[in-house]
Amino acid sequence: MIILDYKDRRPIYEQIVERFKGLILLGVLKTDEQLPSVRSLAMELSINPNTIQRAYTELERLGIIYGIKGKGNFVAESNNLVEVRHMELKSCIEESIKKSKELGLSEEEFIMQIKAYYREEASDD
Amino acid sequence: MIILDYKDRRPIYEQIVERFKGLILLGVLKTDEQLPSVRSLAMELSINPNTIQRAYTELERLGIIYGIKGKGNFVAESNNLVEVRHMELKSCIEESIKKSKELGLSEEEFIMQIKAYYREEASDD
Amino acid sequence: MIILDYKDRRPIYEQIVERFKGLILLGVLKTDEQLPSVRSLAMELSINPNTIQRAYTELERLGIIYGIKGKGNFVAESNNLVEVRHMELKSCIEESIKKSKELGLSEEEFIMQIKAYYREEASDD
Amino acid sequence: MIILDYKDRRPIYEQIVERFKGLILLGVLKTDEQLPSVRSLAMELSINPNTIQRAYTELERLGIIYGIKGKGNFVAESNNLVEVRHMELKSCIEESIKKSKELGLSEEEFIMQIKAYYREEASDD
DNA sequence: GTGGTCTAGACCACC
DNA sequence: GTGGTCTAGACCACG
Repeated sequence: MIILDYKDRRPIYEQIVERFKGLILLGVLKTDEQLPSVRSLAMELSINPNTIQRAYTELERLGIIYGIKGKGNFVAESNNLVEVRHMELKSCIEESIKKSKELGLSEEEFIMQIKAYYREEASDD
Repeated sequence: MIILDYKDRRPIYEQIVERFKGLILLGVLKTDEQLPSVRSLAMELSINPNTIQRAYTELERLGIIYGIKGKGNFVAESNNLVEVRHMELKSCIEESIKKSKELGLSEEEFIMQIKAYYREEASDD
Repeated sequence: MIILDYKDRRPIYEQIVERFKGLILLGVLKTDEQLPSVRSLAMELSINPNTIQRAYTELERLGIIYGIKGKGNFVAESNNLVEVRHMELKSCIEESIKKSKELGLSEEEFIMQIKAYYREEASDD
Repeated sequence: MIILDYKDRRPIYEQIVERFKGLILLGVLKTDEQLPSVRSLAMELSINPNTIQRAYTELERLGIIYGIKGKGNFVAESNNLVEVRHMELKSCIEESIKKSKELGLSEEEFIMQIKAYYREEASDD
């Protein structure tokens, strides 16, 4: 369910947060569904429970999951997540636009390029 | 010429590297033009000369500038900066596409959104 | 494991980089093996941790090792070190040839000399 | 007569020293022949006279040239230079041998490679 | 005055 | 405990 990349420059806990965000958005994990316990997931990934705890704390801070003492962690109503993701998408697009402008690309050329990458990904599937 | 954002998560030296990349790409700094000296820029930004030094070392490693001991640092000629930037743009766009897919956006919807952000930026100018 | 030569004109961090290159090439340090921590090696050599850090950063940039925050630095797998080393050897030989020509040595005389140095080193073992 | 490479990492004065060593060894400059004056060479190369002076001082220290106050600098008996060059050649070869050993090359393979580079240079002429 | 290197010591993020 | 970044201040090589 979760795959870690130790050579990735991002910290482990962030990779986990990111992975859960994806799973919830894609509907693999649904509202009020229980997440793996901190200890079991730590065992499964052979990492320190503190790292899992930190990821869950972060997800809770974002309002994406909620924890009940003595029971576990559960997926929250997904409204927050969609909003968060939209903000991320926006800044991601804005950075792309900035870079394309530096390279002297017009809006049309930029969109052409995006369409090209779309087709490229489609052929990978 | 250089503006630092202390709230930014990225290290200062990386912000400086990024800023100079942009200035050179935009043609503000031209081939063989001299960059500010390590010390003077450090004074101007009120940061430690070592931090500037590190940024310059990184830019030299990338082949974007060259330094001459006792003289200063200068913009290198026809570097591979454009190519590097295109790769950066590609991965930036791919991340945007990935996020848009997670949000269930179709290609058309995604491109609509990009056009919207383009107009938004235009109105900021 | 590491020996520093303070009389050497090359900076300390470069000597360390060079030493690790050799150790990895010779198979003393194997893929995924952990390098000494920045602090411990700094203590052992009685130099500043920053100097070790710089050497490790350089090795990581070359793709020879990889670092994980909070865990340590490790030897990367099947890196391009051999190729890099071959290029270094080539330029080193070319410089030797150039110098031998300036001294008026023929190819045969040059090779004779190399064989002599080989025997000399053999007798040192 | 002298060509400077500002992008070369070696300091200017060292490039000049190296160039004169070569010219003398090749017989272009003969024993007791006068070198260009500090000021005229500095003018010709558009660099600081101090830099020329430093190069000449270094050459004098090596016993390769000698200076007479009020008259100029002259090429010394070339014995010293040949010896110096032989030492340089030796350390250059030794470094090559060290690197070839790290790469696991036998003496025969190493010499084969040198012959190959010799032929390569011959074809460049 | 220029860049290059190093030390000492600190703080942060991460595990 | 680990590595990553930054500051302050120093010394050297170069022009």
